[in-house]
Amino acid sequence: MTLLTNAEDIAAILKTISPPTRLAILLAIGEGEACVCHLEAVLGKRQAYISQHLMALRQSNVLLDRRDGRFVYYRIAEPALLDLVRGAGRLAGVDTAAPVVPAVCECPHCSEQKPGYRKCAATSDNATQNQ
Amino acid sequence: MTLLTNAEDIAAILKTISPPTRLAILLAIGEGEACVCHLEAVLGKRQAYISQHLMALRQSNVLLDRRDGRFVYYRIAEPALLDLVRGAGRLAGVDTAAPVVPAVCECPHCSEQKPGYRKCAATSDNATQNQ
DNA sequence: TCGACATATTCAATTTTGCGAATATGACAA
DNA sequence: TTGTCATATTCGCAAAATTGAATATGTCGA
Repeated sequence: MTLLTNAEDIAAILKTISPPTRLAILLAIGEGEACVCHLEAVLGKRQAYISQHLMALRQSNVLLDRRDGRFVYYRIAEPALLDLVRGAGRLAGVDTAAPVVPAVCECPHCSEQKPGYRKCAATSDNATQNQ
Repeated sequence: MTLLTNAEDIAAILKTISPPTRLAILLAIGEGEACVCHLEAVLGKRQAYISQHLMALRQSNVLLDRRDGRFVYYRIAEPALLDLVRGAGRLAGVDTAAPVVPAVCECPHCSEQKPGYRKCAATSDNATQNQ
């Protein structure tokens, strides 16, 4: 209705996606989809921490999730949201191209060609657990 | 460089413009310019409070200011920033058209046709001072 | 059913931020 | 130079957000 009311609605969206970790998640997912272990590997953050942000983004209808066996895949609900983030990226002067990180994680989605199940690289012992 | 570093740069911009009052300021200014007393009248907030946000937006190079006598006029530095806000507005399902509030304030910029100086309506006694 | 693995949730704490009150600065008229 | 008006700045606190640690849930193979 009023200008400030509108501003509050807009603020709600921006606030939801603003935390760096969430922006990184959105950029990592891009127009595709990603499981939690994949994001874990790409971002170098702990699983529980990433999951928290995913939950917040899901509850705000920014992300949609799809379960496949043990894995849960997330994708961006509205393409315009990605445009928004990339637009902000241009303003910030950063490269917002989808990160080229093929098969960091060994979930079936990342390495479909491999037969059988192999545990996700992100949680294997040799993976560096920073933060 | 890294995905998270980029995300932090983007977050800096979004964080700066996210507070509702600042979004309202940006929408109120639009592609034009506005003095503080005008924003005061449109937003219905106290002068000191608005000035704080203006200062933050100026220090982040979101806004540019221009002094004309006692009045200081603000304008959006980068048109893409306004596009960003309006894009977010579309996502939020709100109308982000420039608010139609002609001459709320009686600064010379708002009422150029009027001869002589008249104090800004926003701080006159009959103006409702909420917040 | 048991164990391993992927993911979700809860809890607490540090840090940030929104926002008000009070006050300062700067310009112009008389 | 004194007063008025427009705007800027500083200070402080209550509220909220980010994030870590610990733990729970759910799925699947053996």
